[in-house]
Amino acid sequence: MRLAELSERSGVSTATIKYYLREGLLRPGQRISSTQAEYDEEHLRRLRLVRALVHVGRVPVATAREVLAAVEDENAPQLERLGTAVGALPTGATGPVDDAAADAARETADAVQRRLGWRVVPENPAHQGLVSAVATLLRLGYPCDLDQLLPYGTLAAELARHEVALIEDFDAPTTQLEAAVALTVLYEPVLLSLRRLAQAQEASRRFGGRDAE
Amino acid sequence: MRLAELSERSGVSTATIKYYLREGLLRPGQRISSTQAEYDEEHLRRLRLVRALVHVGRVPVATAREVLAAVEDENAPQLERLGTAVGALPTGATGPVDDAAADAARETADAVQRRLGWRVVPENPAHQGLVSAVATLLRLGYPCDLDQLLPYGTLAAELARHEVALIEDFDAPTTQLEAAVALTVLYEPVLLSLRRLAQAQEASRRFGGRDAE
DNA sequence: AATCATGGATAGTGACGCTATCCAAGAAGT
DNA sequence: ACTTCTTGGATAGCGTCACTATCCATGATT
Repeated sequence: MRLAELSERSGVSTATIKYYLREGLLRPGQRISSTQAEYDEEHLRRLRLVRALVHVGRVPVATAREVLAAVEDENAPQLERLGTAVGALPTGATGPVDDAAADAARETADAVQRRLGWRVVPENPAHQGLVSAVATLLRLGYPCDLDQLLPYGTLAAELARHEVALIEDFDAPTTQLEAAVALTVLYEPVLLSLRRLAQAQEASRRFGGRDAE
Repeated sequence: MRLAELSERSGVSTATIKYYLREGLLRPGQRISSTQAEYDEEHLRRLRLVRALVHVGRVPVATAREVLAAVEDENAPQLERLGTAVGALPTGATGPVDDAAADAARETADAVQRRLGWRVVPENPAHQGLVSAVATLLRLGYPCDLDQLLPYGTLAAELARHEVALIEDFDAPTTQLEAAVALTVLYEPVLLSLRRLAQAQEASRRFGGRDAE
C-alpha cells in the first residue's frame, strides 16, 4: 500500500501522515524506488494507534513518540519497557511545589498506597500526578484525606487486576505493550464518562428532579 | 485587596488576572475610584478555582467561563444549573461519526446503562464521550463489550454515590454547585493516577519484576 | 511636587498540531 | 518516446490557545 492508500484507509490526510513520519511516530515505509515507498498493515495499525493516543488520549505528539519508542525497544526487558512507556504518558502533574498543601498531599498519597499494600515510588509520574491533584484539592479547601481516597484506591486496584489480566491474553511482547498503552489511555475516557453518567444519575435521584441531562 | 495583592496571594500574575477579567472568568472588582478596584476573598477563591479547572482539569478558558456562568446563574433551578455546568466540562468526545464501530459502541453504551438501571440520555456529553471512546477501542481491535464495561460502570456508580453524598455536606446552593464542579474535575486526575499506580503494582506483581517504576 | 501603581486597551509571543506549496525523480498511460 | 500523473521529501505558513508585554492617562502615595 502506498501513501495515498494508507491515508484513505485511515482517514488521515497524506500531509499529516508525512508529518507523523517526520516526527518519528511512524516508521518510514519500505522503499520501492527512490520516489516510492510501500506501507503495510502494521503501519496502518500504528497510525490508528497514534491517532487514538493523540486525539482521544490527548497525548502530545512528542510524548507519543517516546511512548512508542519504548514499546518497540527490543533491547530492554519487558517490564522496564512497560514502565517507560506508561510513565511517559501525561498525568496532569504540575511541577514540584513547596507548600503546606503539597506536604500534606504527599503524606496522604503515601498513606493510601501503604494502606493498600503498594510499594511507594516517589519518582513514578503517576505518584507525582496524585500528589499534585490532592494538593490542588486541599488548596481549594476540599476534603481529600485518607478516608476520601481509600475508596478510589480500592476501586483502582480492582480495575488494574482486570486490565492486567486482559493484557496477558495477547501473545507477542510488543503486542502486549501496545495493548497496555492503548488500554491505559483509552479506558480513561471510558471510566470518566461512566463516572459522569453515574453522577448525573445519582444527582437527579437525590435532588429530586427527573433529569440531570 | 487590590490587584497586586490578589496576584501575590494566588500566585497568578496581574497580567493573567486581567486576562481572566477580560474573558469574564472573574467578576470585576468593586470600583474604589476611577483607577482602582477592590477584590475580596471571594475573588481569590474563584481565581484559585479557575486555575485548578484550567491547569489541573485542562478545561479550556472559554469553557470554564460557561461552566462558572452556569454555577452562578441564580435564575435556574439547582439541578439544571448542575447539568449545564457539568455538561459543559470537556469529555474528550469527538464529533459524531457514522461507522460500524460507532454503531456497535452506541449499542454497548446503551446496554451498560440499561443494565445498571440508568436513564439513557443520548444528548448527554458524557454519553457521547463514552460512545466515542468505545468506538475508538473497537476500531483498534480491542475488546470493549458489555462484559468489559460493566465493572467500570459498577465502580463508577459507587464513586458517584460517594461523591454526591460529599456535595450534600455543603450549605449554599452555589457553594454546592462549585463543589460539584471542582470535585468532578479534580478527582479525575486522582482517580487516573491511582489507576496507573495500581496498574504498575499489578504489573510488577504478575510479570515478576520488583519494580515497574 | 515627584513618584508610583492601577486598570484598561492593544498587540505580540511561543507552543502545538497540522496544512499548503514546491520540487525533482520516477511510474503509468498512449 | 513522450506526456501526464503521483510520489516522497523539504520548507514555510496557518489557526488556536493561553498567556504576556507594552502603553497610557488617571489618580493614589510619599
